[in-house]
Amino acid sequence: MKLTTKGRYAVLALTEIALSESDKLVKISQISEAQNISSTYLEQILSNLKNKGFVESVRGPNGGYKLALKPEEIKMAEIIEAIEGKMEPKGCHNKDVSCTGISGRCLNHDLWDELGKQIELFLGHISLQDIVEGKVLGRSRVPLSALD
Amino acid sequence: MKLTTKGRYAVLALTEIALSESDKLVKISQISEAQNISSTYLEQILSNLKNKGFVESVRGPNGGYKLALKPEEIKMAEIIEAIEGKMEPKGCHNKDVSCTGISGRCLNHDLWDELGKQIELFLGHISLQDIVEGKVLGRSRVPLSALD
DNA sequence: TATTTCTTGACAAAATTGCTCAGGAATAAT
DNA sequence: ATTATTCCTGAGCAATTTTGTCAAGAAATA
Repeated sequence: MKLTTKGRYAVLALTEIALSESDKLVKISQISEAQNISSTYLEQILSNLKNKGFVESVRGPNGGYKLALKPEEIKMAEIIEAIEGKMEPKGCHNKDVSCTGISGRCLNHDLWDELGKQIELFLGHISLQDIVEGKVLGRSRVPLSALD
Repeated sequence: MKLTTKGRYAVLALTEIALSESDKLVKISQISEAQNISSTYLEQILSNLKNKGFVESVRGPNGGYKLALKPEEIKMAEIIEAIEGKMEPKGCHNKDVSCTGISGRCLNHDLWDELGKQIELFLGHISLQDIVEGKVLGRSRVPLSALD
């Protein structure tokens, strides 16, 4: 599993862009100053976000970035995955070899699979619009009970 | 946020111990061979698990480890937290300084807080007993909808 | 033409991970 | 007592990942 500054900066940058008036271009320097993040580092991240289709860019004076999609169409899971890669906690050690201890089969594999799924479900339901409107707190949920 | 091999090995080791007959001691070498994990690395992890009160140990020939608690009393969140520390995705960059971009206040903070809460809720409801019985798959859940 | 802004790729310091290794201490079997 | 077995502890280290910096360039505008 992975969640580094790069992923968080990506969300932060997109939030800044989403908050500006629509179709108004936001410069890297603005985001950099507003959030106190290295502008050269942001360049990499935004370039990546552009290639993945989240933003569009305009060069030259008064250039900058704007969203390529509507804020409600951009889900957190997509951003993180684009920047950090699939967010799946890795399973057991020797999944191909044997995965058999005393246990017979690897019971832990299920745990990390299901955790990965839970994370993706969560982030997949939070949109950039939700972030902008502050509708995030209190949305996490207790898992289903074990079936008997 | 952090979830490394150390945490996964800890769950793996506890699972092996839980699967052995109760009160029968499980040696590091057994776990090491069963799961193909470095035994010296496991020593560190089990020593840590012992200090945190999950297992008891007996030295000398025929020594080994056994659970100090009932499998249903050991939750995944506790194991991971004991080994890796609090599993909270870090918030925004300058939470103490300003945290204010165009946004006025840091809207992203809520996201990582809530994700951390979701992960803890999930892992806090899965017990070692659930793992042993294979009752993990299908328990993840879609988050609550945004309130209007 | 000069300035601004994005674009790209290489590089590097620092931190983290995932171990190994060396030695020691307790226990039990002989 | 001696020896073998097992847990215990801390130091250290190589590889990888993270978190950037830097340099050079391309496009757009004034």
